[in-house]
Parts: sequence; structure tokens; C-alpha cells
Amino acid sequence: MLTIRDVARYCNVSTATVSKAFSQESDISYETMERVRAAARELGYYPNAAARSLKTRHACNLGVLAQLSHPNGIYTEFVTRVINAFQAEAERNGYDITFMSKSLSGKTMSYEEHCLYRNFDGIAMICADFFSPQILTLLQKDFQGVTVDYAEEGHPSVMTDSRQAYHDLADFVYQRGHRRVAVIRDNTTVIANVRHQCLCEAFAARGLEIPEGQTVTCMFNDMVGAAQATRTILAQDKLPTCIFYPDDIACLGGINALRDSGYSVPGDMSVVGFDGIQISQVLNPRLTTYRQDMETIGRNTLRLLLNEIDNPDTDSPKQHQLIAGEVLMGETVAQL
Amino acid sequence: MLTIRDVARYCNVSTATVSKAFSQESDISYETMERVRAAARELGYYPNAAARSLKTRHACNLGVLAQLSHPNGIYTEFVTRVINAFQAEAERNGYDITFMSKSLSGKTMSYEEHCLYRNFDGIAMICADFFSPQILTLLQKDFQGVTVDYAEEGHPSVMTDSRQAYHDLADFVYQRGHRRVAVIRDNTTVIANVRHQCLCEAFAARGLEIPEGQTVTCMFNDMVGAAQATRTILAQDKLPTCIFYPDDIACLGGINALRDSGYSVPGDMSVVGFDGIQISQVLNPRLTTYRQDMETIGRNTLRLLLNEIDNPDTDSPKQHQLIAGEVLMGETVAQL
DNA sequence: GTCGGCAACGTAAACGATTAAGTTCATAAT
DNA sequence: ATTATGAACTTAATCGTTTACGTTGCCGAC
Repeated sequence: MLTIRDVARYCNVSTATVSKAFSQESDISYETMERVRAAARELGYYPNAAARSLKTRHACNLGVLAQLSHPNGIYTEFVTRVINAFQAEAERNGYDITFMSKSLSGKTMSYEEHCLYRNFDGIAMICADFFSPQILTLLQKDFQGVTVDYAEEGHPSVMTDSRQAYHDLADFVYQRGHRRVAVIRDNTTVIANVRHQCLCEAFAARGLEIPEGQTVTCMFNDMVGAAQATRTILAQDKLPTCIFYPDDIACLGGINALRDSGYSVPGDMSVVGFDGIQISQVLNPRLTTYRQDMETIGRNTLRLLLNEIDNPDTDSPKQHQLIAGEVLMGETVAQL
Repeated sequence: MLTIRDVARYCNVSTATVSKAFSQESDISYETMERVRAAARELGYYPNAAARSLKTRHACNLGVLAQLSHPNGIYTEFVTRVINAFQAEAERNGYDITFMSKSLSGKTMSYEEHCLYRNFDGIAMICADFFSPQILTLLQKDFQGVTVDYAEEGHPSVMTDSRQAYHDLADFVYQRGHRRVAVIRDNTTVIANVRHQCLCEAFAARGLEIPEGQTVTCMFNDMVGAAQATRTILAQDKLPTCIFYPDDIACLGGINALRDSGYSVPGDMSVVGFDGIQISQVLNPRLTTYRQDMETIGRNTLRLLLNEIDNPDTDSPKQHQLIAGEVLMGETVAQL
């Protein structure tokens, strides 16, 4: 392995000069810089990240806490696409991203320990509910961090504007004549609570309330659970005309359950999803749902994170970004 | 920031002892180890990854080269799930994984440079075609690496057994009476060539060959391209009874195009996908496709990589694992 | 001619850990 | 009693950079 010293010797300069040729533009003449870089290329020298970050205390490395797939095994398009956009933007800004593991070299390590260990410049958490509460305190104290779908005082967050989303969806459904809606919702995450709140408010503003017993829970992205929940709703005496699902995958599970029970969609029952996953618009019928702008969410998460990293001391209140999406009208809500 | 020295002073031992308390179990008594660890916990000390990997030259960190989403913007479930399984298994074995970016700290860096820079213990490449050819030579020379969906002499690879897959699919389609099939295939990747080869061989073994003009190309996961390709096939004078698509997403695009052209599926035209994405079995009709065992692929990729890392010197021929999947019969292939 | 200023480069001390080699000391073997 | 052994600990060099600070030499101002 070649070191900065080899290059220095080869060029008849000091190690400091070689270092400067790679990491700063001042205090070195253009010619020398070019000469050193050419020599490095020729010799096959590469700087060493470990040595560099040991000295500089930052690693050009962002930690990511996320589960690409749901506990039930369903991978989630939302998380994937947010991370993908986050990564692409990180790449554009010169950062790597690393997925944190709980155990390192055989020794179990908490996420908190892990962050400190790896010296991340910052961390992003997608759907923070999955992770230990300590990580959130860590975020506030020691680390620059941004959360997605989870807002915490003291650090920025990014998520879809739930109020707007359910205002628009409720509007759409109401306009089509629906007056009795049922809701299937997740009850394991904060974001699900927020959304449900917004949904209820949106309908309340139109003089409707979700009747008792017409709210059933199932986890995000759980097709089986959604089917089950759908049957629960169908078993009630007063049927709704439209069912809201926590996400598109659940909605698909619901559609299947409805069909199996002899209900056509949207003939006998309307359904509304959430997320706007790509496939939702090539199905037959196309899903009525709300498209989250996952790319913007991912990109902005990175930008906020970089902003935190670059100005760590500002005591200005942290931004909580609400990202606009759009209603995908689809074909699963009937005109009554 | 606390260092090993602080802990040493606190415990009245040398730094070497503290180090041993964390990284090795020999050369230190059990009592001392416990005492040091307790002190570290009490003081809030954490080891520093940069310092450690500077000295030990390995980082407990694996590089991943992959594109979570396709150039056309479609995220691919295959890549996501493979990486997810890879990451989960890495976590179980004490490794982090980091997504490589091309540019670091503003300076553009090739993937090769990046690997050297970060000191990865090994790297995994999913669908290597996307990346520069140099990375492949790097793989062979300096780095332990495993590829998915791409086999290279000199290092292990993992992929679905295409021969088996198309043998089984051809068998299924042939049994149902199909004698004229058309193929829509990707032509930008190595794996697509392999699969097409296997498909042709499987049908040749049954006395069928894919007629000239009945093979049209479209990129993986490209719904629009697949629709286009489908129309191209429909424009031929002798129609096939069944169309093979490169993947499930393309297949969906094809189904839409067929419907738009007045062909019912599978009434007027049968279609076959590939991948077995999770949604494929909740559609109406359920897709006839081949389920790739993405979890096993991801898991085994990591295991092979660890094997390479642990026994780097063995000149034994590298394993090229072919992973079995299964035909998902679905409902899109008619019985003729 | 002297001096200040500055660009460009060198010196050398860190950064926080690991580890080969050396030390100590109790115990076992002879 | 002497020596060998080995467990447990320490010493100190080292990993490859960065960077504060020191040095050099040139140029222009006075």
C-alpha cells in the first residue's frame, strides 16, 4: 500500500504538500498540485479514509437507519425510493451512506453506540418508529439528524403533508357523493396517527364523522391484515360506501377480500389507498390514492441534513418540511 | 471525546489492556476485562472506528454497488430485496454495508478509487452491468467481491438458475398447448443474454424455435417499452399464443397494451413474466411468472463474500451459485 | 538598503487505536 | 533451590493523514 510519504519522496516534496494537493487548494501552487496529483495517479496512490477521518473527525459518511422491508417481509417501495433519492443526492454532494447494523464484529452494539463508533457526519432515519427511543435522544444531543415520517423537536424532519393529503382525498371522495366511509389504519406508528387525525378532521370539516366500529387497524403494507380488516368492516350492519386503506398494498389486499366476498370495486364498494406506488396506476382498475413525492422527500432529507452539518450551531428552530403530493384519481372510487 | 487513554487512566491499567478488553479475549483476565468495560460504560467511552481500522486495515464494512432504481426511474424490487437480505445477513455477522458514491468531498472518484479509499473488506455488486468495467478488474485483483446476476472468472457469483427457470417455464407453457411464442427481452445486460439463451434452448429441446421477428427488445422494468414491444409483436402477421416478458413489471405494461389493443389476457393472448414480485400474486389475473428467491440470493451473496474475506488465499475455483426459484402458475397462461 | 508581507513549502506533533515485544510474578517442574 | 512456563500486564512503535506553526525567498515600498 502506498502512502502519502511515497508520493512525497517521489515528488521531492513534503508529506504536507502532498496532503494539501489532495485536500485543500490554498497554500500550494497550482503547478505543484498538478505535479503531485499526476505522480499519485502514476504511482497508483489513493488517500486512506480511515487515516483521514481519524484526523479530521468527519468521515464523509452518513448513517441511515431504515428497514428496507417490513417486519412481515413485504419490502416497501416508499422506503426504497426515499433512500434511493437520498443516496443519489448524497452522491452528488460527496457523501457515502451506510446502513447501520446493530452488531459489529460479533459484539452487539446499539444504534447509538454505532453512530458514535462510526463517526457519522449525520444520520437519517426513515420511519423512526422501528428504532429504539434512545436513538432519538442521541439525535438531539450529539448528532445531526433528520427524520422522515416522524417529527421530533430539535431536529428537522420531512414528510408528506398529511393534512393537505387527506383534505384533497376527502374532498375527492365527498364530491363523488360518499357520505359513509370506513377507515383501515395502522396503529403502530406515529405517522399513522397523524394521518388518521388529518383524515378525521378533513371529514369533520364536511360534517362527517367516522362512525364507531368503522375504524379497524392493520399494519402498513400488510395485505393479509388488510383483507382481514376488510372482512371485519363488511360484517358490520351499516356498510360504508368507501374504505380508506393505510397504503396501496393494503388496499390491494382489501380489493382481493372484497372480490372474494362478492363485492365489485368500485361498483359495490369504493376504496382509497395511500402512497401512489408505481404499480398502482397500471392496475385494473387503477387505484385511487395519494402519491407521495418520495423523490423530493429523499432529496430534501439529505439537503436538510447537510444544512445541519454545515451550520451545527444555529439555534434557529428546525425545519419541519411538509411535502406536497397529489391525488391520483384512479378508478376505485365510484360516482354515487 | 473520550479515548482509550482516559479509560486506562481511570482503571489504572495501560491502554493496551483497555484495547484488549474490547477487541480480544486472550491476554487479559476476565476480571480486568469486566472492570474495564464497566468503567468504559460508566464514562461513556466508545471505540473509534477510524482509528481501529487505520491500524487493523479492515473496517467491518462492505461496499455495495447497486442501483436501487432503474435508469428510467422504476425502482426494482429485485435489487431492493436482494440488498435487504444481504444487509440483514451482514448485520448478523457484524458488518455494516455502505453504498458507494462516485464523488466524495466534491472530488469525483471512480468506484475503484472509492473501494481503495474506504478500505472495504469486500464488495458486492448487484447487476454489475451498470458499472464501469474497471471495477470488475479491481474485483479480481485487489478486492474480495461477489457479483449478483453477473458471473466473472476469479470470484464468486450468485444468481437464479436460468436454465432451470426457463426449462420449467417452457415446460409449463408447452404443456398448456402453446406452440408459437414470442419473446420480449432486455438486450442491455449480460443476465438478459443468459436468460434468452436458456429460453431458446428450452424451447428448442421441445422442437420449437422462436421465429425471426418474434423477438423484440425492451429494457428491464420498462413498462412503456414493453407496451411498445408488445404492439410490435401484434403487428406481425403470424401471432404467437404466448409472450414472454423480461420481468413482471414489463409484463404488466404488456398486459395493458394487450387490453388496449382489444386482446384479453389470457383469453386472446397468454403472457409470462419473470421475478415473481410480491404484487404479482395479488393481481387479477395473477401473473404466470418465475419467482426468484431474492432472499436466498442476498443471503448467500453475503456468505460467499465472508468466505472470501476469511480465506482470501485459497486458489480453489470460485463458486458460482445458481439459486432455484419456482414457477408461479398464476392465471395468465391459457390452456389451449 | 532594509523591512514587511506573503506565497509556497517543510517540520513535526497529533488523531485513537492495535500489537509485537518486553516485563513481572506466581506456580510447576526438575 | 533453581529454572522453566505461562498468564497478565506494560511499553512504545506504528497505522496514514492533517495542520498549526515555522521557514524560506522573493518582491515591492519606503
